[in-house]
Amino acid sequence: MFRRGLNISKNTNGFEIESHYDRILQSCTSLAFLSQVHSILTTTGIIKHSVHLGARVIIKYSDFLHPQRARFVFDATDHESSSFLWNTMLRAYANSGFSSEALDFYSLMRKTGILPNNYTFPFALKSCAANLFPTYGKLLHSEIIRTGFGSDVYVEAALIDMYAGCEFIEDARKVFDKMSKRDLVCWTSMITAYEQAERPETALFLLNQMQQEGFSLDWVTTVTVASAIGQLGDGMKAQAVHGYAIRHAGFQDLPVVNSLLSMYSKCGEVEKAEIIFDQTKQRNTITWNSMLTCYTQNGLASEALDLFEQMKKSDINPNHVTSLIIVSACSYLGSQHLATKIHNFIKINKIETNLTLQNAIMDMYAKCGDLETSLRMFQEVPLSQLDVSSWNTLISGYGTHGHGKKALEIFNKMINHNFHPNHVTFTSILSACSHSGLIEEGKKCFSQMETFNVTKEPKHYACMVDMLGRGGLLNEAHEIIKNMSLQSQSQSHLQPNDEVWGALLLACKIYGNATLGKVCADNLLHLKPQHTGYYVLMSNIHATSRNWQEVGKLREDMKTKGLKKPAGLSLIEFNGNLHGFHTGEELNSFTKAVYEKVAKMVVDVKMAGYVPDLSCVFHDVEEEDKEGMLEYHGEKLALGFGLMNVDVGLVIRITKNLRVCSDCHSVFKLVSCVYKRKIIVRDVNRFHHFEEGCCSCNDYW
DNA sequence: GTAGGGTTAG
Repeated sequence: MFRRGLNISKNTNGFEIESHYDRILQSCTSLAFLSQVHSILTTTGIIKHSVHLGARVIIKYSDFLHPQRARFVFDATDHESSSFLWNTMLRAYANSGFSSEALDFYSLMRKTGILPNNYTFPFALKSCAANLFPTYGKLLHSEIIRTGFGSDVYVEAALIDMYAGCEFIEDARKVFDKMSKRDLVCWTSMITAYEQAERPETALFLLNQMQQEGFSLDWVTTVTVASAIGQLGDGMKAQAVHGYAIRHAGFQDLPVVNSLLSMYSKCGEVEKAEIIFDQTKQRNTITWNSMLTCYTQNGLASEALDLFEQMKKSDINPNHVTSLIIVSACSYLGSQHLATKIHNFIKINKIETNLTLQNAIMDMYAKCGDLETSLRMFQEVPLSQLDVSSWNTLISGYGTHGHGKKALEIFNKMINHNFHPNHVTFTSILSACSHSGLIEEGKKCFSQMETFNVTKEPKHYACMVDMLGRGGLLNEAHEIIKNMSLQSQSQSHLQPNDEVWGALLLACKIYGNATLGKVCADNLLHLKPQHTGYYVLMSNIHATSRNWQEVGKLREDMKTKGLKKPAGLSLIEFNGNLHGFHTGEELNSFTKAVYEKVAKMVVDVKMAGYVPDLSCVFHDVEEEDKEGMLEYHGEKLALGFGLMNVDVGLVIRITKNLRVCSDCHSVFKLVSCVYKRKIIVRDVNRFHHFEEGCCSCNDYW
């Protein structure tokens, strides 16, 4: 039983024995070895009388996240005399995430009559925050004042963290302001509190004050500050922090590097994030995940998937967070082949699939056009294990595929099963109603929001405006916005935003209402002067009524502001690969055949009654030229490619990054009839299933 | 002999 090295000679004294085992315990790196040492200490009876070794074993077990075993040690050790062992046990619970056990243990400690001290409170407070237990935290706070530990800097820092963790940021600030002496950790705690509360400006303001008082940032402060700057999305400040980190030693470690990478990612500085990533040779999971997130969040989903392939070849294993990122990248691309591949990867590698990931996978299948698999996954989860997000995913899946009635059915089922709908549920169900033209049902859902105590947000109003607008009820839609304005006098968050006006503008485009369109555009250009989509929509309205002068003015305006129409990109899957087609794709040996196919396709659909819809063309050019330009839309090229390559009998699937234009929409309908092909297009808002000359959206999109 | 602040995903 005794291993070499654990053996000690018979004539060593008690102190030597203790320090001998202490050294062994300190260097212990595996749970198995720890258990062995523990059992020796127990059988020899050494641990029972050595408070010091008992504490050491307790801490070690909690390092391995086994506070239950630590508790056995505590119970078997002589702990009546002092609070030391109690504090150690409390620490074990608090630091290994067993916060409710920690609080129970604290109560036991008080009942036993052990007096808490300056070491006790930080651990107890930490567990309150982890438990979101502000009542208990406040109780502790008064106990701290009563016992006279209210001005211990460690206790005060823990109070700040506790209040901040319970989202009582003003109480945290009160503690901070009352402190007579503040160290760097307290400053950092308070700055972190604001950062976590998504108040980056206040966080940076406090940082400035901290520096004025003579403190400089250490690596922990830097990580927090990087995160705050990421929230702000301020590229200039980002560079300043990066420079600071480069100038200071000890800032090259992964936590700082990862936080800088993520900061640049949130500022949209993909290239700078790439430089950091490439320079970092020793990457951990967070490094990889941050870079993957950077690509995904900045609209570079293909790059994210390429990087994921590299990650699989590296020595770092993808985890459930990686999976979540990749699943979202795939959802963005809309590739069914990839969806299956990624899901298989998750299954084969036995990646821990919590409900969040499960829901994301369901959502991915729905967004890749495979509603059946999404539904099957939903049905496989026992009812008791579903959450609101699971239901939301399903409702939104049916909604985007144009099955509004089915979405309503699921919505009602969810309520009958006593799930409480949230703001996402209502966004999903309202937009489902909108996509299917279910105006009355939509209005009913909108009024139900109060019943379920869900606050109406601008996005919900936007859904209503969209629904009414698409249904041709432009005035009623406009009334909704006016109503919002009235309400916003008392509820400032209800100020009509760009989403609301944008929805009405779109309706004006569909119904050719230039007068109301102008009202929308004026508001939009004021609210979002950099958003090109609104310029394009408004100029389309003017183009429809052949008001080329206004079209010209808008184009001039965009030019002065340096704005460009976003590039349309259509993706089509073939042989497991994605092919991208931009609008106005360059002519080369590969695209030549595609162009020819599209030209032939246009001739064929003209025979079936196609008349080009010239309002979709931005410029004032000769009618014939305009017709020529329409052929170059990315989705038409992708369709041409699909007709050439995808086997007859198989569905042609295309994903587009913008809304599909009305001209392409009519071409797709006719192609589905003339060529007898099923085509599924996912645009930025919804799915279009084209078959036998009709689209599942009933031209309602 | 015991303590405190941090990064990724949604």
